[in-house]
Amino acid sequence: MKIATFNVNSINKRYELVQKWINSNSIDIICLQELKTTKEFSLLNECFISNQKQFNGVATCSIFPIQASKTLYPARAIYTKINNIHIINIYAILGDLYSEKFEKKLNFYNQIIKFISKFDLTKEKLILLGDFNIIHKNIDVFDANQWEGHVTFLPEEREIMNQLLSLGLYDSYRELYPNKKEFSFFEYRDKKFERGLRLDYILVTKPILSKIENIYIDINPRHLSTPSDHTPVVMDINDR
DNA sequence: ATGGCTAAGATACTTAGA
Repeated sequence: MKIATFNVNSINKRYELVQKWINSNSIDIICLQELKTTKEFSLLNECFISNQKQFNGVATCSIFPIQASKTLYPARAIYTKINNIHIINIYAILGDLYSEKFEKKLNFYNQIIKFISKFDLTKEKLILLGDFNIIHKNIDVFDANQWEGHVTFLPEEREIMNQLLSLGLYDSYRELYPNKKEFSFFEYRDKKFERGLRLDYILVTKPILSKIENIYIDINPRHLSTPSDHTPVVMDINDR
């Protein structure tokens, strides 16, 4: 079973690209961020969506029935239960440097942590994925020295990621590939793909981690015409 | 070192992204 996270930066602009990418990669569950519209759309068999006009917006779409669903934070965080797996899809607030928005970002994560803490993370199958707008470690940024002091890479943000992992979540990509320096985001202005960031993560509990067959960041969509500035992360798990 | 781009919404410029 393949589950993916993809910040599409407008589903209006990217609908065909996303649809084709889902088909060519045989994706079963896709978690989208930055829909940027309230316009209706459908992908796979069914979607659970929380959106708003112009900004933000998240959707989880699946070929399997969505057994339960809940909005945790409007247009930014949704919970779905699919194949008895708890899936939390987030588009974290970016925040400005130590501003009111930064406080909101910390508060956003506190709400997420509070929600996932209700689950027994040693036993439950749970996936927390999406655009975290956090760079965890030096290897997750093109140049740690150059990016120091920038929002996404502040000590408080890196500590949030530490906190999530201390709860019993694992960074699936990093668990499988401790030394790979690949990124899920490049600014549009960075035409040479020299200044990448890893902002999109798939965190999983141990019962999921042990079933991972493959995980990859697919850079290919980033090279298509009118791409998103993010590129998808895909996890293949053995669900037999 | 700077500026470089893209998208949405309301109108040709602003806000936001990170």
